[in-house]
Amino acid sequence: MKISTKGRYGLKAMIDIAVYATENQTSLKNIALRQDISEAYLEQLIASLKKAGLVKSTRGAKGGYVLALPPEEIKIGTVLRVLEGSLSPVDCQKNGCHENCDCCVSKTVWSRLEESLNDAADAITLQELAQDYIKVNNIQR
Amino acid sequence: MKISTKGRYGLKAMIDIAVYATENQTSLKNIALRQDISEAYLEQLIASLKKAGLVKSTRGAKGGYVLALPPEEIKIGTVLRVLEGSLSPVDCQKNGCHENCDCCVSKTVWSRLEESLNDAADAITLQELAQDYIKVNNIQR
DNA sequence: TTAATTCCAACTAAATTAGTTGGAATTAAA
DNA sequence: TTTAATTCCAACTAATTTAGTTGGAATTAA
Repeated sequence: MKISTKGRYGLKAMIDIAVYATENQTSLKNIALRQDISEAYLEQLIASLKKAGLVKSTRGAKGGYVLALPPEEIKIGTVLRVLEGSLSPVDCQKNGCHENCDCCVSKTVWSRLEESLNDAADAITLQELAQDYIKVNNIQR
Repeated sequence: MKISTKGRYGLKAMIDIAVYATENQTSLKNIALRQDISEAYLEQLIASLKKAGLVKSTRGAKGGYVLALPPEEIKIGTVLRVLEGSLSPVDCQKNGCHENCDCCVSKTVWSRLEESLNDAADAITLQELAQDYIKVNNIQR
């Protein structure tokens, strides 16, 4: 029941973009350096975030990434669902799913857990985390 | 962010024991058969449940398992924490943990997620799931 | 034209999860 | 007192997923 590096690194990257790409876009390279993440790996994660419409890119020299929305409109739940696939604690889309499959009697458990995770994550915005980051790391703007 | 087979199978086994080990204990073999789980694998999971004091065993012929507590006193959160290690979405016990590690600025996210998971899972008892199981599977007693 | 960048697909390595094997110890019942 | 059914234990292997790498094409500012 762990968030993988996709979720962890991807969220860090979103915070980084929120903090550093205010005037200008910021490059993958710089995000990776500041956040201490493998550049090539992070590239994959940012690709998902882009596909999901959370960040925008410009290509070529001086290119980079910016948030596609104001940070107060980006819920952490949205970010994590994009990166992790979903926050559902089980996959049960079998069409032959009957009453004794893993998910069925315990379905009430999994759906309540998922709902509570979604609610908790959707109650936090990127704005809040970016502000914490600025404070904690004493960033001048 | 998935519950593994440990959590899924282990919870099924707990429900099975709650349902079938009322008068007599029920054997690993029968639990595994009814729940369609590898017997040898389930053995490992039940060992954790036993170690955690959730089930009791008797050895030898006609031996088997029973719940160590009444099912209304067993929270699903307890069962899942035993089987999955914890419901925390991250491991961050590094002692050199500083402000830019994966967990720190996002710490508020992970701790809120963990809390909401624990609360949701602790609000459900084994009793409830066992009753659902009996109903859904039309079990005569 | 060059250097810096995003974008893309396929590959490899590492770690975790899932499951197996073999056998010792215990106990009820024939 | 033997046998069969069972729990208990430790180590091994297989499968899957996660994490990360590689190589290069396309784009663009300077």
